[in-house]
Amino acid sequence: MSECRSCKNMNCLIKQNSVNPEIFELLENKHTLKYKKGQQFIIEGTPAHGLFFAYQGKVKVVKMGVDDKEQIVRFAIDGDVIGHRGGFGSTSYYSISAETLEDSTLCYFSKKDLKHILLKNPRLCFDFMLFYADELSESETRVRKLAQMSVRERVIDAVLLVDSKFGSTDQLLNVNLNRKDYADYSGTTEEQVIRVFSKLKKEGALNAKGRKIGILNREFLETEISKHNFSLGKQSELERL
Amino acid sequence: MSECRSCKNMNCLIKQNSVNPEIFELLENKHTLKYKKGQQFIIEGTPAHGLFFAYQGKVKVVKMGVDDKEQIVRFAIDGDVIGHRGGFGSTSYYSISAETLEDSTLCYFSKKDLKHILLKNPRLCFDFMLFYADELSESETRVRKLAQMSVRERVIDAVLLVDSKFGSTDQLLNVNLNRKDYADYSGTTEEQVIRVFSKLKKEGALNAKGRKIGILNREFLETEISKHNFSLGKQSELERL
DNA sequence: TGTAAAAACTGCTATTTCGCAGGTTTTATA
DNA sequence: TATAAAACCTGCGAAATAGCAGTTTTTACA
Repeated sequence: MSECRSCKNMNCLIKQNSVNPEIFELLENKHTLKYKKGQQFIIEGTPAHGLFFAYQGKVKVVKMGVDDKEQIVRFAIDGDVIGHRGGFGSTSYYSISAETLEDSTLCYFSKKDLKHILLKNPRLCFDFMLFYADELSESETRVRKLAQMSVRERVIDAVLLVDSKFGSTDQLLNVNLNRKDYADYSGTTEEQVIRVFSKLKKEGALNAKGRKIGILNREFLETEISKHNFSLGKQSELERL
Repeated sequence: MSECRSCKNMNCLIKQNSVNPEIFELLENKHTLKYKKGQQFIIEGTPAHGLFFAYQGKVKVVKMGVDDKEQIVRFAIDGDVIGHRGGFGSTSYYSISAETLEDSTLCYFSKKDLKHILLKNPRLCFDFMLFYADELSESETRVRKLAQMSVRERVIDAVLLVDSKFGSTDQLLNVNLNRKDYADYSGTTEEQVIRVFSKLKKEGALNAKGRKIGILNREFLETEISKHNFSLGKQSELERL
């Protein structure tokens, strides 16, 4: 409850609004949970009673597919919301599964409590709305990219996303993902990811020894997919008018 | 302004809340606009000052792609919101373009007015949040489908979606879409759509003479893609426990 | 309703993506 | 650190998808 005050996750929607006395009631009913690496803490299709915020850790959010394929929908780090689709909306079942990528600590709020507070607190509710709107935007961009990019482009896009989400230290990505994870994010197979990685190694753009993966030439990778990222360029062009 | 009271679009977020006196102020500043078939009324990348509600008509919402490819993100009919991503969120540019599929009448609200009302009206704000949450869910399902379905499956999925969105009369879909539109929705090419349609005609599942497209055997089409729609089945299974 | 333009169609070939099989390397853990 | 399991890698053939070119049909609208 009180630890929200000392929390450093400034991107957390609750933290941002935690100075507001109206939500103290919500914070009282918060649960803090610790999970080991590789633990599945949300299972798709099960009844949803609440949602999670990552306090500290790394998480992958997936949707089940046919056979053993699964689709990684997003990654979550400190401050991110997880299971928000089950929190509200028309269904009361989780539409995704979530699994820790390393030992993680999560905050849990029941959707009953949360709904109660949101209806009393327009500012918090508005922030939640903006959050969903931004998530929607990202998801729609992914729809376009999956539909229009080649396998090579999608894999490169995935590597750059992982870098921007988790960051790199000493030219090594700060997260432990295997080739299947990259495939499940990119919408392709493990073998294809391996082939793209191999080629990128030969091209001097990537460093990949087992799970130790590092970006050697970011500019090259960005150029490879630049034709699909025109919207930013277009906007700044218009901005100048 | 007052016409909201006589409007029949019960799925419209504004209509649903229009009995609330607090939002009368918003309704006063509403603009009603008429567009001819094929008119582009939102252009991706331009500054966003507000959002639209379809009062009466049919609309396609697209994201620009490479070359002349574009991605149809969704369709909109009476009561649906359009341009909601530009309405709020972190960017103030429209992230999509929107074009009428037939003569249409739209309601327009400035985001300034809307934000003002939302921050005063938690119930309306909460409804907007739920709307975005549901849109996000659909978008994430599309991410999975684009990543995991074959071309044939995606085209069938598109036909079934168009049917559920626009409906059919006398076994003909109530909307005028060409093969390229189906391709832009399914993430494939015009030729592939034509080939899938040809095959489905031979299989007796589809009727397609030019733009007159009709579903002859819905069950067959649904079975063809059923393995990707397990979540509903899974859920009702769990519900029984 | 006639006519030009757009859309739909088909066969063929090229390209991309996939899946399997079998060997090698890395990783987890006792 | 030894060892088994998991993950990674590569080549090859198969399958799926895409692109082109030429023809036919449909549609828009003067």
